[in-house]
Amino acid sequence: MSMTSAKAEVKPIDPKMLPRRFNIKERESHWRRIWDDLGIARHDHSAERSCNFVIDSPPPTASGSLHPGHVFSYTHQDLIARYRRMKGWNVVYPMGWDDNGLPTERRVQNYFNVRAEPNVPYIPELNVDQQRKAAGLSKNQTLIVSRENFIELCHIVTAEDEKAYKELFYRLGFSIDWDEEYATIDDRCRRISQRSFLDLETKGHVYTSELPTMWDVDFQTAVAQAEVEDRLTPGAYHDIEFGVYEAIKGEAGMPQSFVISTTRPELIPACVGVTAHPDDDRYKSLFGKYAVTPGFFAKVPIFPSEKADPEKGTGILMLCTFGDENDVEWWREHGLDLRPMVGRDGRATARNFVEYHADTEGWSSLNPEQAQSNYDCLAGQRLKSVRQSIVEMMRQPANSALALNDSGSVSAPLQSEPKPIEHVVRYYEKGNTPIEYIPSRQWFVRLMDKKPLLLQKGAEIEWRPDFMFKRYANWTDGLSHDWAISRQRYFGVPIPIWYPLDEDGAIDHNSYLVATEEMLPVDPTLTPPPGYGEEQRGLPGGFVGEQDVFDTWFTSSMTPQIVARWGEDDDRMEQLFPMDLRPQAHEIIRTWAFYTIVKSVLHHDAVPWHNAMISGFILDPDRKKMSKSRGVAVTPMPLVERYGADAVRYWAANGRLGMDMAYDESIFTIGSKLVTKLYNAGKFVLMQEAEPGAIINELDRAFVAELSDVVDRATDYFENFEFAHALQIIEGFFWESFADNYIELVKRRARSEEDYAGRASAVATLRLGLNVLLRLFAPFVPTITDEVWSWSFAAETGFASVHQAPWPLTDSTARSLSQSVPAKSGEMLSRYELSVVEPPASESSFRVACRAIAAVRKAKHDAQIRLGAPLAALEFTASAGALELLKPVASDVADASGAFDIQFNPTDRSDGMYEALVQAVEQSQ
RNA sequence: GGGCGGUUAGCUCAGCGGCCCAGAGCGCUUGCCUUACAAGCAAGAAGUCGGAGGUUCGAAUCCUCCACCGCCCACCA
Repeated sequence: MSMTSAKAEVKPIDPKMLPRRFNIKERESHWRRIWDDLGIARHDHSAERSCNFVIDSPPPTASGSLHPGHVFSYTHQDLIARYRRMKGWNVVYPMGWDDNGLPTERRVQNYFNVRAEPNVPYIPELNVDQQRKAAGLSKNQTLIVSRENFIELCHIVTAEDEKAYKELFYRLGFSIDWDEEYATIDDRCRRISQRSFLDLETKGHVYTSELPTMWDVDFQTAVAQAEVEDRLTPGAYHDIEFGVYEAIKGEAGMPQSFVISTTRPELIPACVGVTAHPDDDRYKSLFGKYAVTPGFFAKVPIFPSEKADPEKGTGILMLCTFGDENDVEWWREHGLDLRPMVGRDGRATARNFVEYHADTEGWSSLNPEQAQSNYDCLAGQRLKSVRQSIVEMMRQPANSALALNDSGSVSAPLQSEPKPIEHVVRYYEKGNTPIEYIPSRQWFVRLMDKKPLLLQKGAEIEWRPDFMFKRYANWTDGLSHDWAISRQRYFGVPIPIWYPLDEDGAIDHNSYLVATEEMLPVDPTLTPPPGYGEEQRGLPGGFVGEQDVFDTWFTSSMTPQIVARWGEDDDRMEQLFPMDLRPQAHEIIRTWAFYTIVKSVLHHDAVPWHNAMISGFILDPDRKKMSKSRGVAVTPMPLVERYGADAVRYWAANGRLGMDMAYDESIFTIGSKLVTKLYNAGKFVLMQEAEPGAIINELDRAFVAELSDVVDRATDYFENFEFAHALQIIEGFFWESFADNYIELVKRRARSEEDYAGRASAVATLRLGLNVLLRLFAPFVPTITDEVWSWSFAAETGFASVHQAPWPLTDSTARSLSQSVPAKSGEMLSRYELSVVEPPASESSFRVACRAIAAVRKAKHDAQIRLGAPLAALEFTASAGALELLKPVASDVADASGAFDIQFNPTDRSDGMYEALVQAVEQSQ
């Protein structure tokens, strides 16, 4: 029989060689080294696509701070990676760093006191301090450097952060293939990012246009819809009187004025129209007429609009260039004038007012002198002080629109004191000043026409949990803008575009020049376009390079293509793309997941991955999202120091997919206890001195049947990425069935001097149980499982690490799984195959034994007999059927009870329960 | 205002393709240092399963409505 064909000798471990208590922290570094040496995380680069399981792991922002949320979701990935590896998949688990973007830019600026600007020459091997001296700058003065140099400095700074992340990930035992490390600012990523643009341009998916764009005045850059968030902000309604032009001119039967209510009085100079609801009787007579603005005396049209809400404010409102998104639409629909007063820096720009004539556009006024003198006080001011100044102006009767008509005295335009309110205002997610809509030239990816396609492709992905698809669909459905991809920042991946200059030196934006594939990565501010020489830069008839960089999501949306070397290694692309799994958190479905899908659909007409696994958040104990800004975030490394990596992983593995989890430190303690228990149970099992033999006893076979069932269920859960459920049943079985019951039931038989066959069966079953449980636990608590595995199983099975051993398989899981991947060879494991064990005579034997022994414990407790005390007599009362079921395992129950034999007392009870009657051995004096 | 989750023992959470007296861990009570484990073992107390209706022989589980908590989106005069 195959049971005896193990190739390595089975020797009991010597308990004295093991410390009484397991110090996981000391052993962690040992096992991390072993894993490195064994290369457990490396993958076979030549494997067929069908054998690969490719994970599109999220590159963390290298300048962010570590957070329990990182540990949480990255552990989830590793659980799947380790499971799949044991299942025989060639797991490709790369890691990258996202160092594009504002956080890094700010860090580098502060750290070196430098700023990047375009058209600054690149200095090889730049030494910032020396260069500052050479430029005659003091320590406190900012050194201007080229973008290339800035990128180099960025590498220096992010290297530190990456080290901290890497240290933590390594410590936690994440089986990342570090050979696949990348950074979104490295040459390859910039190349692929720019290649993406080239491809989109060729396919006609990108365009450049000068449009009112959402703009952050502090960072002075365009921002995309996905980067904008709403915040409740204090503001105030200002009721301000506008004049009616026709009435002022003397037309009869016309109201002299009306009152608008605005939260943005600072934009009165930029007012280009007035509107009210078409059915609003209060204002019907004004439609088609003109209004006159107070203070600046602009003549602007009054028109009806369905979008005006009669209930809001006074029901009639002013439109400006541009107060909000509605203003943009009204401006477009009604062909209104453009009076942009807000500059890119958030200050009022200087303007010249001209006398109004029938066909003047822009900054015309019915009283240009007064308008100009009022406006001159505002130019150069930030909007906040512009508001104050204008409110003051509105207190002066002389600024009333009605003052144009000098018939009698007029009152101030401001009708009453401002009424404070809280209202919702748009902000750039990283900014502190509200978004402005500023006309500027930007690059866009056309998305508005692709909603149905994106929804259809999104539905092809298996979202886990499935309701997360709705978040994606919701966002896609609600898109209202094309994707603005250009950013007016210095640090990032440059847009590989140049613009020709005409004979007058004017930029021709429409005949832009695109980089060629061979040039990538390219910085158009340093390299001339094809067909031009660098000496033509900036000259009439020459060219200028695009100065903008891409939105960081433009690059990080390419992680699958970056890992698969799109456009650079077709074989690799074939092997790795589309990927199998995208693990991420739900907060970035609308950004990272969305944009990655966009890119994949536009470039390859394919989904980027087949599965999206969405982890939840870590919440504070008070159920708010834990964040550093709220001052309550815990740094992960001390947790690892304190509880050990396995315990921290255990904590993370408890979080079900998509479910937010309140931060609860007691879970770490439970993880530590599990580690200790595995250590002790392993020690006990492997200390048994008897030779293992054939598994023949009913109890043993019944236990193996139960174990097989657990393997089936855990496997099923893992196949559906539900690692938390898998852990739950594995842990429950280990603790209750294996440690507390099975071990107790066979403890004596395993050392029996009479029943040699039973002893061999018990020892074999104990070893089988431990072996299988170690493999089931391996993804969760990789350190302790490998430690225990190493004591005996490593040599015996030939698998040096449990992480290289195959996932335990039963007949039914082998049948039910549809994967094409062959199970790992189990030759060396024949002793530990579940399928070689004969099924028990009765499926319930193990549970019957457990129930019986529980009845004995209760009886002993009630009779105040010590649990370990021997019994003079033991009698079970139960139904005849239940007693029949008990008989095949009665000797083990008797052994565990400390009784020599068992009396059976049948009754007519029908609940299958056992009642034990115990009699203590007489105490000898 | 729209969408999506959640609401089960003091705490953290399972169970939710209907019937198994409603489960686990922590905490609590009681008893045990039983040669794997006191970071352990055993026994125990503890819940009107958010509320109200409905479907059904039967609902924590399915349907409707409501309440509260959280997230996403919209609202921005």
